[in-house]
Amino acid sequence: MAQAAEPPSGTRDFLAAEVRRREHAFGSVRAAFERYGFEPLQTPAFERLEVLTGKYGDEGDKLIFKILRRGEHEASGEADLALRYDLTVPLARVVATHGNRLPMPYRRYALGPVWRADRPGKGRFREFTQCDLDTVGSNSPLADAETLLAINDGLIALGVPEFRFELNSRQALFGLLDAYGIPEELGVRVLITLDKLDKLPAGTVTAELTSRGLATDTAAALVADLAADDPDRIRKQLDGTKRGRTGLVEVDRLLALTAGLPAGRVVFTPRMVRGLDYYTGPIFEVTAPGFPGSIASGGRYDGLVAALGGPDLPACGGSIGIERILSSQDGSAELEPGLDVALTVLSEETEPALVELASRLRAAGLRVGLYLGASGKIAKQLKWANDQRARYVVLLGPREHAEGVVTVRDMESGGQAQVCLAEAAEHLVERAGG
RNA sequence: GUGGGUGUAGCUCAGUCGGUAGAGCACUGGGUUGUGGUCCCAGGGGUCGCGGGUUCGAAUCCCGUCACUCACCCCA
Repeated sequence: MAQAAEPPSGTRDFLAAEVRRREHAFGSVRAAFERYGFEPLQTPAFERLEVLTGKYGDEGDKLIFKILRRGEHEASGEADLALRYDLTVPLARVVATHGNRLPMPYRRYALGPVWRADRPGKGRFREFTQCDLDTVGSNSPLADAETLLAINDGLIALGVPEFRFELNSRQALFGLLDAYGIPEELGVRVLITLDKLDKLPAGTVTAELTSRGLATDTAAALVADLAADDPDRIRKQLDGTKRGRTGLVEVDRLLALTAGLPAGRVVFTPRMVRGLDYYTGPIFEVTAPGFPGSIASGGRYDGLVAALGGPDLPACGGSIGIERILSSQDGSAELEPGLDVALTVLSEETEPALVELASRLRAAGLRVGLYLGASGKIAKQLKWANDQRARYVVLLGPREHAEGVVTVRDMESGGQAQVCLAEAAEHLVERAGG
């Protein structure tokens, strides 16, 4: 097969059945978010490059899809624009530009595609849709709690049977570094390594930590405390530092505010780290058995709006990685809606009457298809109607035409009835409508 | 970006020791007059990813290249 005919790697074409499934899923999430009073926002697919760079960490910056300068500067190979990497930074930019015209706190959701210059893999695409919601202008832990709750509702609406919020705080992570006397400059790499504890054996993680410059006994103690799966051990350590205590307060407030969720839905996970640089407070990631990586994530990012030149507003939010959910659920059971009525075209002289009938049926809300093929054979046209999963077929050939009637065939039972052409629409609406 | 695997019909894949390609599904036509699904019969469709090399001869062996894919990395 010709490779040139494939869509670019990491992107996909969606045919009818899949579009319907996706739209339905998007609608479920949108409805859940609307119930919390979030308002919709749409922003451009691309932003100025400088708006995006420096917000996602070193690794993240490499994954930004850049757009080369055009016109006389094109040959320079420089980029000045870039496709949006997520929906959060564009939101922060919107607040920076329209800040005083927005209601405060500003709570908005956005569903739309984002792009990453990533190497595609299972559950990883270069173009994918995110379902994002954020609150700008509120310091209240209630804002963080509502983010979690709305995402919780969204995931339920999507039919994810079992999932868990891993909750942590950036402040707690800093406190962890303080508690073990880990130098600030090693901090980020150490934290990223610690995040691997859920995948790699403790010994491997310890080795990686020492290779990053950590003293062997410090690394071993740190890993031992985290791998113990005993939050109290970590809590004691955090309690000994200022930032650690701040983090614990944040985590505990959120745990208390989400206590209405099923037990175990939200758990303090001290080793959980988020790669994005802009987070400052509570952070979370949602995992679910059977789904690759995380299926939702978010946190508080109080400095981001100011970093984009806007007012110094606190903010928090999260997003659902709906693609991972969609691609893990089998869509095979989905039934494509078929036609309510298929109209055969057996001779040219009946075409005006058929067009007229079709428009009356459509006006009544029915899905109506007109045979557009070249064959005048009935068998061929019935096969077409069958492929369209039509419920009823209207046959209007020379015989019917001469008598001013149409034959209505029920494709399930195979039964047929003749009705007067003038009453055909009413007859069909009555039988197929509803 | 690092390492492994795989590229044959629209789809899923066979193809032995090198001898110019097969199946199932799908598609098209037929099984008399104006009746679909099931069944039977027939048919169309392939630069064997691409380029080079070895050979009398390459889908098959070698080199390169591209694409896809798995595991890292990172992430939703």
